[in-house]
Formats: sequence, C-alpha cells, structure tokens
Amino acid sequence: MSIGQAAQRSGCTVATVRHYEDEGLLKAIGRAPNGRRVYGWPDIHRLRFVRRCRDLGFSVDDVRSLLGATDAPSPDCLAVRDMAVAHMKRLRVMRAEIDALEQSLSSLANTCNEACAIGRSPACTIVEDLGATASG
Amino acid sequence: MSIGQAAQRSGCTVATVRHYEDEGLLKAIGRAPNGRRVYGWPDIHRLRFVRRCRDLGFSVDDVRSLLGATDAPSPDCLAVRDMAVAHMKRLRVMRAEIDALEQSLSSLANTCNEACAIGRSPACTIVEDLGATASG
DNA sequence: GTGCATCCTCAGGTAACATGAGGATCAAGC
DNA sequence: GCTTGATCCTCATGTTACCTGAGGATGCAC
Repeated sequence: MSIGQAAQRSGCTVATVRHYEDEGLLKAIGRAPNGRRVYGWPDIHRLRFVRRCRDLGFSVDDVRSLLGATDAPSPDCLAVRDMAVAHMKRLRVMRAEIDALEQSLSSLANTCNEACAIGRSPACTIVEDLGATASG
Repeated sequence: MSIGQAAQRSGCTVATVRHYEDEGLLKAIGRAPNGRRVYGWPDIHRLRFVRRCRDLGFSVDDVRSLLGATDAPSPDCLAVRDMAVAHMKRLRVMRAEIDALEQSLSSLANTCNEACAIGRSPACTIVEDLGATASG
C-alpha cells in the first residue's frame, strides 16, 4: 500500500504517518524501487493502534511505552491497564481545573450581566475583577 | 522596579515578563541608563491582568483582545463578558471530551481488571481493544 | 576586589504535528 | 508520446507559550 492508502486506512494524515515513522513508532517500513514507502496490513494495524492511543489522549511517549508493552512476546496487559489508570487520573485533574475555570468565568460574566443588564454601566467591575489576583 | 521584582509582584517568571513585552502586551517599558528595564505600578497591574487572563485559560491572542477592550477610554465590559462566555463554551467542549475519554479508558481498564483479576490472562483483550478503531 | 545575584540579548528547545518549497514519479486520457 | 493532475519524496519552517542556556555586562555585599 502507498502512504496515502495507509493514512486513509489508519485515520491519520500522510504527514502524521511520516511523523510517526520519524518518531520510531513504526517498525521498518519497506521501500519500493522508486523510493516510495510501502505498507502492509501489520503496519496499518500498528498505525491504528497509535492513532487510537493518541485519540485517547496518550502522549507520543506514552504510546511508545504502550507499544513496548504490546510488542512483547506475551503482551503485558497489566502495564497497559496501569497506564490507562494513570491517564484517567490526569484527566480527572484536568476536569477539576476546567470546572474551576468555568466557575471563575461564570462569576465574572455574571458580574457584568447584573451590572450591565439595562445597558453598559460604569458600575460594572468585570475588568477590575479580571485584574484582581484572586484565588485561582 | 527591576524585572525581577516585577515578575515577583505579578506572579510571572522573568522570562515570561520579557515574553509578554515581545508579544506587545505591555506598554512601552522604560529603561535605566544601564539598559535595564524599569517597571512602575501600572506595568505591574497590567502584568497581573495578563497573568490572570492566562490562568483563566485565555490565549495570548485573547489577552491581546481583552487588553484592547480594557484599554479603551471607557472599557468595553460587554466585549470582555462575551469573550468570557465564548471561553466557557470551549471549556464545556473540553470537559465533554475529557468525560468521553475517561469513559473509554475506564471500560478498557475494566476489561483487564475482569480478565486478569486472578492473574494475567491470555483472555484479556485490552490490547486488541486499544487497537480497535471504535467510536471515539 | 572578589563573589554571587541579577540583568542583557540572542538562539534553540518543547509537543505533535501542519504547511509549503522544490522536485520526482505515476496513472489516465488524447 | 505527451500533457495533466494526483501522489510521492525530502527538508525547512510555523504553530503555542513560554523555558533554558550561552556569553557577557552590571550591581551589591563583604
């Protein structure tokens, strides 16, 4: 298969496929006599694996580790699970941060909504509030 | 004030303060005869404003706009509010994505937890599941 | 005057690709 | 056989918001 087909079948862009190769995530990719890359189904599966892991939010470095765990003669599924669990922790932290940001923004917006309900009011403190170094 | 003091009082690093200047977020910063930057309280307030907006998740470009709205003779608080509301939308999208990721990871981890409850089992499909191009 | 802290200006690194330049090759149609 | 458009190649640079370090000047304390 050409890189274009590989990209299509793996859900990557052509540039991304080349990038993953540069990053060493793929096993040696063959070359046709004309110099073009040639992909087989195992390569496609590997690309899909990488793509899916990235979609799940794992970093390329994480994916490298995940591939290491799955490349072993008998895949180390416990290691994979642990990375999944670790990633869930990060996600929970991110969500907490997002929730806090939304809170702050919401109260900021409300400041203005109340003060400027009728029209723009000089009593609106949204700008000052934005500058105030509060908890957050 | 020196850049070090300005950094400390605004909650930025020295490098960040220089960076914001490069980005044009600060008004002309004075220089001492020895070439060092000199900051006044208005500069500190501005830095704090920028820092707080960044902490709230606005991009530097957003901050530029926010500064534009607040620099006006009479600050355009409605514009500020609108940007806050727009940003809240983005945050909600991000949270939805995070929730979805957590779901997927959770079900992945459960796959392994169940199959490998006693010990590592060849029946565990976590690796295959990771490779499967599912909805997500 | 001897350190150590702080400052200066570049330049390059980070993450994960996207985009474009400049050029070769392929497949299809005439 | 030739043109045309799609695809491929490599290499370089852009993106975001800074961080880090090189190499050197200055300031302050003892």
